[in-house]
Amino acid sequence: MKAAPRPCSIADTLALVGEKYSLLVLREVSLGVRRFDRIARNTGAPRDILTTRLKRLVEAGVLEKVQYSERPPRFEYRATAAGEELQPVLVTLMAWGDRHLNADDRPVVLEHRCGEVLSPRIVCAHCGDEADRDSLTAHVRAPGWTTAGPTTPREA
Amino acid sequence: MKAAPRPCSIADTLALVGEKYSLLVLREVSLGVRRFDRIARNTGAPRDILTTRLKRLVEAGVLEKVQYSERPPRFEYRATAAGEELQPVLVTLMAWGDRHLNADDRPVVLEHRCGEVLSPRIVCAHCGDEADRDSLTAHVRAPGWTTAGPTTPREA
DNA sequence: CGAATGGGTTTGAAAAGCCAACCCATTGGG
DNA sequence: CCCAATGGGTTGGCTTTTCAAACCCATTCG
Repeated sequence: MKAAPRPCSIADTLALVGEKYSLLVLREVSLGVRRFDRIARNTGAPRDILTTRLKRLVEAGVLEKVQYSERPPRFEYRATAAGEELQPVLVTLMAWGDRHLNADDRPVVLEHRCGEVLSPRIVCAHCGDEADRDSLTAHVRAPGWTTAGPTTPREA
Repeated sequence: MKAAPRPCSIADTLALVGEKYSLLVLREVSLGVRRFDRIARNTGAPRDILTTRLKRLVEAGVLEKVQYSERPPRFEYRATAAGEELQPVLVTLMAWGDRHLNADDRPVVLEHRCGEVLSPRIVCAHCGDEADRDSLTAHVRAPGWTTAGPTTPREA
């Protein structure tokens, strides 16, 4: 046995979209930038890397490649429903950076329908109350994996 | 000029915590797993890589290294306030994976104080209404950068 | 005494990243 | 007609990272 790491949806998600540039590609697509050339420049990704990232994101089902011209054949990339559902990840990443890295000069601002600049807050969809550290308890379902404690988690 | 990529808090945040394993380290720390050995096994990170990641996360101010024993000197890693504020990122990543990758068997479940399993929802802190794609408008403050459109964004 | 724990560092090979150059088809301008 | 630009890539060759496994050191446990 090679001592598998903790089974976890965070790890699984990052295995799909956690490589360098992948989330920046998603950002561009969700800003309406859908073409190879422009995505390459806006993200800073080398073109060959971008090719492999796009391929992976399409395979993963978060983007789809759509032909918008025959003769010459040209394609653009669009977020699927699953891809759009990654927006909360982008929003929370941006909020953290705005607060801790660019507090005095936010490069991009999200305006909410209510007219205010968005301060995202995470709430429980059931009760509507805030879901922060203190209001959450993690339950690890996988056998042999606890949250902490001195017990040996897997191997012999 | 080498055509700088779009200035963006998402990119800036990922530059700090976007490398492989970094967010998994944060996950472990926020689950209460604070020691080198156990973090290494639970994340699957090679030990040398873990060393460099931890160093970077400490420099970035999201973790702090705390000595819990002299003779022999032993250390543990704790989340700073800034580090704890990354939890929304972990929560949204996990929610996406739970929904799209592990729908029938979530490895970890977060229970909210209200007693229900957490379905995180992002709302506007001002008005309290949901903040999804359709209720948000991006305003790019940096000059020369639009959200889309055919205009050339930076270079000559 | 010998093994285990804890926190790393070292080594050498494999993989990934990166840049610049190239390719092909079509459109647009002089 | 010819030349450059646009769009969407691929290729070559070098540099950087990653990785697994081994090693190191101090202390404690049996």
